[in-house]
Amino acid sequence: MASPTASLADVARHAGVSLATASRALNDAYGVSTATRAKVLAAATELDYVASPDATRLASGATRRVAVVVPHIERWFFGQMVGGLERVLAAADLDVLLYHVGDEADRRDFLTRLPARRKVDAVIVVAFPVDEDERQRLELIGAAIIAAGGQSADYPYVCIDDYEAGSLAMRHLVDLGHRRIAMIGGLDPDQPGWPVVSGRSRAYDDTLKSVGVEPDPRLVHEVEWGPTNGAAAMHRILDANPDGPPTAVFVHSDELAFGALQALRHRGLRVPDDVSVVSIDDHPLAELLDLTTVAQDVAAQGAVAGQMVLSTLGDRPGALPSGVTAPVELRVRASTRHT
Amino acid sequence: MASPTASLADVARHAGVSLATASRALNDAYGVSTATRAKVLAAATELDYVASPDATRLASGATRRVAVVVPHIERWFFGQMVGGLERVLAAADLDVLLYHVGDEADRRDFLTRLPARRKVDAVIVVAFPVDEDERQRLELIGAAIIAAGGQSADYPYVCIDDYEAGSLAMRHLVDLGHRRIAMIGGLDPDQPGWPVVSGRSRAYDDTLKSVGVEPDPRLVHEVEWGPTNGAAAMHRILDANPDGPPTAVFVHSDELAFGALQALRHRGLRVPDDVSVVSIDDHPLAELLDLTTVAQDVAAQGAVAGQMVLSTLGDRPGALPSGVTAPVELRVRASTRHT
DNA sequence: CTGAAAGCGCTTACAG
DNA sequence: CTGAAAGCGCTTACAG
Repeated sequence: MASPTASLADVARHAGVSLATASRALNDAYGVSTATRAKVLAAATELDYVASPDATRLASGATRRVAVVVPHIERWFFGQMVGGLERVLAAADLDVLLYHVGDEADRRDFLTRLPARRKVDAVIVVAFPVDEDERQRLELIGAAIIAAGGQSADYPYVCIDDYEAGSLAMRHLVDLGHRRIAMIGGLDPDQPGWPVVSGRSRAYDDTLKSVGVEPDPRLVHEVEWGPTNGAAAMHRILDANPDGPPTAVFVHSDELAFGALQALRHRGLRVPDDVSVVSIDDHPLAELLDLTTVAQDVAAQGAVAGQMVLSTLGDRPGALPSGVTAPVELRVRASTRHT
Repeated sequence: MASPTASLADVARHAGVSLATASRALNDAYGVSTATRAKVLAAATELDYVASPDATRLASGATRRVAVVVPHIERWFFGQMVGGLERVLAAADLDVLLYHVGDEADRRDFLTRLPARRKVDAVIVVAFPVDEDERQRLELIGAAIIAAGGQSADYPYVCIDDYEAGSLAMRHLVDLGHRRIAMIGGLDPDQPGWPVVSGRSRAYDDTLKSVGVEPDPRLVHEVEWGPTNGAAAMHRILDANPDGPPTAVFVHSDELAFGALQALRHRGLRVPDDVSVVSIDDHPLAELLDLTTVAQDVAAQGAVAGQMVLSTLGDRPGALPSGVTAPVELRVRASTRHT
């Protein structure tokens, strides 16, 4: 207990071997006799030896570090993703550096500055775009980049097909006979043009058109993601349609839908009797609120992204796929019914 | 763009100065002429230089790394905490290593093994206990330990007073005239005896006794934390009391309460007309569900824990408090009413 | 203000 | 199987 940090040299001395041998024994490399290895291990244990990761990395060149960059760790989607990611990365003995970046300027700054460069072997960006220029810089610098929960430029990704998810939701409503359908879209002011949104919105438009309905702008409202904003959007839509509410509403995410449900309740409208509600995610509370939704397994996507990192680092046999589309599935509950 | 990783030596050569001077200029230490500094900076920029963090740490001895250890990153409470933490740590230019540890064995393993030792300056444990023995080991090894969201052995902490939170909730019910009050308690099988639970439970007992009511075991049920388990607990309690439901229920957390609300609804009981519900947290959805709750600001607690880390690292003037008790506040909404 | 040199704690060819 | 030595890329007294 004397020395808080015994060094390899201490261990070697204690075991009566050279530095080189001690190092080999500890890393169980080939070419160390069983007896010697045992001696070294015993010395290490007794001295409470722990290798200095910095020295190891400096000497070996390996980094074994990956950056996980998220814009909103406090939101359900991101927590799930990070959880899934961390599990496989930690299992492979990689350190996970968590970076929380806010707005676009923050991200640019982050991607341009030091941290992402020589510090990590890979950076996983969770649900935000990296432009081609930045991607190239990172690549030049030796860091692989992987996108989880949304793709943008040309690098490996894992995410759901938003158009598919939106179509499942919309198709469900249309099949139930709905034609006057509103939409509450999610929107991130910090990432204009993020494809998640447009995929879901296109599905809305296309599905309506497929049944001969022209989308009505008064039935559509977009608000910032986050659990509390759906209510305001719902109110806005209701206010914009004094001639009567839509018979159904397609919401871009469950968290937004929770707010919409509240708004409807407060306006005296019953779900699903007066208006049906369907959204995307299958947040744990969706079940509690009997919300029909298109489910995605975000933690699983995180795990896949983690595997991709292992592939790029060569830790894992198997080619790196250029992209993985995660499955989605309609979960019908009590918030939707036929007209 | 040629060399993906220019070294300090490259920069020095390019600028026509020595290694030492280049280093000083880059770290804007004293004793470098403006002209020299400019030359070095220009060279660094041109070469796209980024210091090797490993080498810097090895040479300087500083680690600037802190481990954040959480048992359930995917839960609301933990996401909030990590978000708050990350923000202040990142601002101080500390790297945040995220470790997700599951059950007790996992944690023991983690705390005993390498990662926590020479790799980090501090470890922040989020809402789980570290025993005195482990704490001493970490201290010996030079890593400070700080508890966020619950204290246990003798190290700095930040958390709410669970007894106070529980008392606010219970007092509210009692003041509304309730006497037949049920309780749904949270429980983590991986951390038996966690004080959060007992503080809230003691408040339940004491408040009841203070109005002359003897706690009735048939009105109490404990379930694992997590959004979906509250419903089962509520059903259990209802089943155990065929003579009629309690007039109110105190739930240990909002997520649990969401389930309880669903169960009550499914049993045809109206909230608050038939039974009042109060819980703890002020989860964003609590507002949407009109749930009366005792609010705590978890992200703020995370920020405080981050400051504590800065204090221990000497980055911040001001003594390290031995503990901070975060405020709680009763938020009355529509899920409670007088009997 | 600037430089030469030692050292941080490991790993890894290169010899034996 | 084992050791001596160079090197990873920085920082920091110590001289000048």
